[in-house]
Amino acid sequence: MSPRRRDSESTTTARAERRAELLGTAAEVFAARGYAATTVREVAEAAGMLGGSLYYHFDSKESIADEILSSFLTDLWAAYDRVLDAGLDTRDTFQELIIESFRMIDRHRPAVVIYQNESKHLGTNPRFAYLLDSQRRFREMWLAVLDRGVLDGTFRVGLDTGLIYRFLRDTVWVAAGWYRRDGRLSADEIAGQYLTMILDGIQTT
Amino acid sequence: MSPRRRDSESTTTARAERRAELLGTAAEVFAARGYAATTVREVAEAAGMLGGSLYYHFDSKESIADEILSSFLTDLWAAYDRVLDAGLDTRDTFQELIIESFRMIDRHRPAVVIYQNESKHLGTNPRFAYLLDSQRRFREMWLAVLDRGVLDGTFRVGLDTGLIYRFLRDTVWVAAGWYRRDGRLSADEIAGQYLTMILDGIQTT
Amino acid sequence: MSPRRRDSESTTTARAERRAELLGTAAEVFAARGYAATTVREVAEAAGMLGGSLYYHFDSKESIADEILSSFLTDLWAAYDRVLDAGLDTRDTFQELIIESFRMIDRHRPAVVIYQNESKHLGTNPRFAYLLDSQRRFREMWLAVLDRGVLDGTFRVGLDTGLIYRFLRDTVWVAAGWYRRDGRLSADEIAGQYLTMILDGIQTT
Amino acid sequence: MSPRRRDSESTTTARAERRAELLGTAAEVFAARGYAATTVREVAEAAGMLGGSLYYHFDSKESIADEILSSFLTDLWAAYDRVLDAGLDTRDTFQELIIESFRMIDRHRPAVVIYQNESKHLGTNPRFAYLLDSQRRFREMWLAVLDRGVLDGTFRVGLDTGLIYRFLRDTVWVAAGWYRRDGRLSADEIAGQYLTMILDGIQTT
DNA sequence: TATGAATGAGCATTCATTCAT
DNA sequence: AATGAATGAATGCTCATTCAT
Repeated sequence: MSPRRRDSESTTTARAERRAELLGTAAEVFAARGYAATTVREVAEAAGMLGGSLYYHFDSKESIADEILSSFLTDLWAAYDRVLDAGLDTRDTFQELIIESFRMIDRHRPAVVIYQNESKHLGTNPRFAYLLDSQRRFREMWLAVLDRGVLDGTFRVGLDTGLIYRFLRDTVWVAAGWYRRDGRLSADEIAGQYLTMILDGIQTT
Repeated sequence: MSPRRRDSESTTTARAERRAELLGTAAEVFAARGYAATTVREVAEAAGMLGGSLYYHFDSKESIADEILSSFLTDLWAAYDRVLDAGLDTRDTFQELIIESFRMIDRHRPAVVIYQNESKHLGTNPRFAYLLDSQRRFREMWLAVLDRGVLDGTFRVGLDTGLIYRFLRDTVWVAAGWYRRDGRLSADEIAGQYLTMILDGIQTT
Repeated sequence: MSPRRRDSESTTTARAERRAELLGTAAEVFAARGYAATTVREVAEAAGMLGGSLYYHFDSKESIADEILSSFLTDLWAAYDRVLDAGLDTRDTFQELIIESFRMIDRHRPAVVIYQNESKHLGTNPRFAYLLDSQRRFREMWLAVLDRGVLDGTFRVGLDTGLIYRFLRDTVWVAAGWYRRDGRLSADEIAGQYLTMILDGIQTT
Repeated sequence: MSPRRRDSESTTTARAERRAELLGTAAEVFAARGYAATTVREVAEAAGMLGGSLYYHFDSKESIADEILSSFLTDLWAAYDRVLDAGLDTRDTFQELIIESFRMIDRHRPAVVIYQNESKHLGTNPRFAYLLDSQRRFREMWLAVLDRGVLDGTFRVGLDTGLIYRFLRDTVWVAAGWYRRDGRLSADEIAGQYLTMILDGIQTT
């Protein structure tokens, strides 16, 4: 009985590990080729199995994308919420949010690429409504920070925060397209350069 | 002058106009749904015809995308070259390139979206090799401007120009995703805000 | 009035001539590329017009093939009947039928090619039932000649006339595939060589 | 020997058998309806499956034809080469080549029909260039035999070997159009009748 | 007479998915 | 857990045909 239970335990763990492994592989492939352009066969092949075999682990291609994206977003908002709840001043909140964003790119690079490229398209599917919710929340968060910064004198008066928000949104995630873990700069260093550019400008003063 | 010639002319013109119209429609749909995810039937429907009818006007789905993208790039580089050949100083060159980029978004919005989203994928097709050439040229152009600016004191010393270039590239084009001709701000006004942000930063000094 | 009538007359004639011209062109193209593989556009283009324009002259692609084939068969059977009704002995009947066949190839080469290649396929269509009728008549004619020849001592006893008939049928028409009017040998010369081969064999005696 | 290997073997064999079965069916259908006129759905239906399912086994319609034709030609030339390398005199060489040809029709009837009907059209496709190569070799082989026969006195002087070759080529293969394995005459018997006709003529001497 | 634009059915092919083994 | 064979809907594309001009 006890060996049985242990088997069962280790099997459950092994299964979870296999799933995670497959999700990682799938995310990599979806990010590289695009979700729609990637065939289930390609994902399976990258995982060393045949097309049909993936269906033992997942219900559908869609549910693979679902798991990739939702686990990324869960992680992302946990990190953002930690920053927002820390009671920092506007400038530090801004900086920490940017830094956490680049750390997310470091930890979930393929998921971020998929999120960036496919949100608009997938969002029309009820199953992925949470993508649009997340984008709405993201917008509210940044607008709140920017608006607060204008009010409290952290940011320039006359700033079009709606516009700045859009640039922030795009620039932050788009970095997932070229970021490499083994690249010249760490995620934190990139965040630093980015913050300098955004906060102080690239021009000499 | 003879009626014959005029007939022929007007026919040729009508045909060219129809083509341009169809290309505009196709660009709109490709931009909205993604090139791969868009079916020829959808493009045709948006143009008020049936799938097969498009093939009277174009050889293939690919050739539609080709025409959209290559005419955009021709226009783009003509504008960039005008700026580069004008003998402006670094700061003005930088500003004018940014301004022209936003004007391009105004004139070729759907084409820019397609360029932004599909270049990587389409570029593997020899027919679209010019997309990669354009990206290479784009990179060289911006790096040259940024490096010159660092040398001549226009831009901060210590700037990672490789990194800044990436942010520039992405932010400029990504605006095509939300820009509306009838929006609150004109292309030139957006360029102005963008330049302030990039050059002077969003922080009070 | 009289000029009017003459116009009308000459128009009618011109029309008939145009039809014949178009049929000739179509036959040429069908023979070269195969009926099914030839598009109406290709036929039209070979005639110097656009696809749709052919439909002013003909009801359908099928009716073009119909006219080509039926006019060939009419001509063919007129010639065969002349031979059969001439009261010749078996050997001369045989020879004349072969000679007429090669003359038909000379006069209707493309039609013969189409007949040879497409009969089986087209024959399933009720409109082209006459093709199968013709083949039946053809078979009866040759079997009658061969059987009579065996009986009257013209041809070898022990000949499997059913088999010989098949070889005759195939070899005669198949020559349309390579015959050229401006070739080294005339139709009559080819018929002569063919007759020697069939009647006397190629072996020295 | 191990169960594993045997499993693998039997799977491989089963697969090869299924392929062969499907190729046979496809050949039958292509021969009956013509390659171009046959739809993939028709082939699939004849094999008891749906159109798309064929693509699990083959890359394309073209590759099905390719496999059918190339395996026939491989077999054909192996047989011809055996005859040519046997050091026979002209007459026996001639006879054996004819006999082998009819045996080929017996073994590869549908493939021969396809070869006969589609070579010209398919040959323009680089993938099927070997069809034209085969025809060239075939021509050289027969001309060599015929010319040698005229020189060594086996065949009549004054024979137009170019012409005779053409008749030979066509008559031999065209028999595939009507040959039935369960017919009145065996392939060897048909070859015998054919040889009598060609060598000695059908006329009494 | 002929053109040019469009139709709509049909084709080869792809691919997510199913399921017996 | 994974395989291999098959499904069936959808896709890009072709082509005979129509019809207003």
